[in-house]
Amino acid sequence: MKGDFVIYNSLTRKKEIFKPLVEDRVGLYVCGPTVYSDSHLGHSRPNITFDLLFRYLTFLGYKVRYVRNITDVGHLEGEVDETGEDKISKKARLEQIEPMEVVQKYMNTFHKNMEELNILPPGIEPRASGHIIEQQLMIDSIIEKGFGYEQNGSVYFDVEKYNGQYNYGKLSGRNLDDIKTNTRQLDGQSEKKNSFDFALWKKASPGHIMRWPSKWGEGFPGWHLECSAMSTKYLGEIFDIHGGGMDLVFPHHECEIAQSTASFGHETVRYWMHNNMITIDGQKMARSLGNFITLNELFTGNHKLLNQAYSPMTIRFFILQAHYRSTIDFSNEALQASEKGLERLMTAVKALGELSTSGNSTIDVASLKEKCIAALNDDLNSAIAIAHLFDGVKMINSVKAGTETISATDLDDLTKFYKSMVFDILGLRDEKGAEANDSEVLAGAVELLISLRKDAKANKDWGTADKIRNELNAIGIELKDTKEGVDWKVKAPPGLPGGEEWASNKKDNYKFGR
RNA sequence: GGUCUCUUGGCCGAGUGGCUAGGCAGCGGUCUGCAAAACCGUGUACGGCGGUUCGAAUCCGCCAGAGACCUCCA
Repeated sequence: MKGDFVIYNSLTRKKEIFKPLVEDRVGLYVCGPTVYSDSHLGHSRPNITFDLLFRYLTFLGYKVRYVRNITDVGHLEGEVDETGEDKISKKARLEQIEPMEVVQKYMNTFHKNMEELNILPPGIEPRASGHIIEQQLMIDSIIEKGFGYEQNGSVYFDVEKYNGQYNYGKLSGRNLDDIKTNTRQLDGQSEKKNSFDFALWKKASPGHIMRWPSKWGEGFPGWHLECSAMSTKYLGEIFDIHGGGMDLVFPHHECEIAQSTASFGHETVRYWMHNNMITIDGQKMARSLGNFITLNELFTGNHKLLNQAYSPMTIRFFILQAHYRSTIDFSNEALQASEKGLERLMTAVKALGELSTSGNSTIDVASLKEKCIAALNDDLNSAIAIAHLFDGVKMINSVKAGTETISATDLDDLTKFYKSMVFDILGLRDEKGAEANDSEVLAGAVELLISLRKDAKANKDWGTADKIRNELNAIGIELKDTKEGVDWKVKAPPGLPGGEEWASNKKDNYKFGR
């Protein structure tokens, strides 16, 4: 029995038992990236969090329609004073390329990074620029209901009027009066009725490249609108779960609720889920703070804050070791701890295949399984689930050492469960399994040297034995003497993240191959 | 300034009233020609002050510190 799956709903601020709208099916929408620069450490959090959710829902037997958008137009900088430039247009101007080249470039990087982190692609990945019509129709509907107004070729959402009938601020816990007193009124000649009104459609200035025709003139859609339009299109007017980073709660998600409610007369989202931030030295990562690290930099170690490269799975494991609603503080020390811990877990998973069984078990496999599932059922508490997996690691090692025993049935059960938990649900993969780089020729040469070293050792010629080991190590091949024989691995093969660095005498690059 | 959140052992991080979370580091040990790895064992922490309670890291109050959102941000 898998039990009830409980998730924390940001809207009600309570944990609730998850019950899908349609039995056995789940509609999931997650805010994707605005593709105007390289994906960074921060992007890994929501994507890993909701990847875990997607994987776990699938494990529970749901058929999940997972929609994650790509924002490729409409996301402005400094929107409040209306001088903001579209992020993508700005980048296009700076790099002297087409906006859609910017989009393609960074979307490719994003996809590559997501694949590296073993994040499953969503079922549908709609782009804002491909849904201009849908967004325009939604604006029509909002205007028709009386909550939108046109001004000089732009269309704005009338927050005050909306709040008279519905509740603007219910998700973020604000009320309009507070917003009024705390929002600086613009000195300039705003075309908005109130400073807290937001754009549904923006008129394109003469130099603006990304523009589409509309009944209000040439322009482009507002940022908040795309999610409302696309989630509705693919998941319907009411759907199960909407996810995103906590920093999107206000204004982005608040505005989504307003737009959808204004348009349909009811809310569209049943459960709102928000992941917390990754911090660096206790502060949110931001370009302006100089603590900004891209995923590529992380994977190669090429950043002043990094002591070494961290593999994608180390990042993934690091994030999964904290609950998604807690902030998690980044540091080299913490990452190194995750790297070691992950290695220990993976070693135990491998050991499962080599355990010998006996008639009865002295370890409680069923209880371990229950605890792991119970942890995930409790608002996706991967930190607890992983703690239990480590308890299991101890059990596995004890069986291996002969101080505990396991029956054949239990071993089969445990093996299946670990594979399911570690690979399918937590989405970890064995990076050391990437042995493609160990070409047969290389392997043959190394094996030959190992056998020469074995002869030297047999003759107690430690000088020669150590020389072989040291010289191999110097070119990036590490030998380890174990009970079963000599183990060797390429520390970081060329062509993979980190591969270029190891040769330049960085000692702690992560270890690939074996 | 407004709204909200957080403060756990050397580091990261679970935990909402009583039962050693877990990982990493450290220390001790096993193994080993040495080394590395691996494995085993080991730590009774909860910002300060007061209160409620038989009992508080966990509830309440005050104080101190940190952070988030309010502006783009995952």
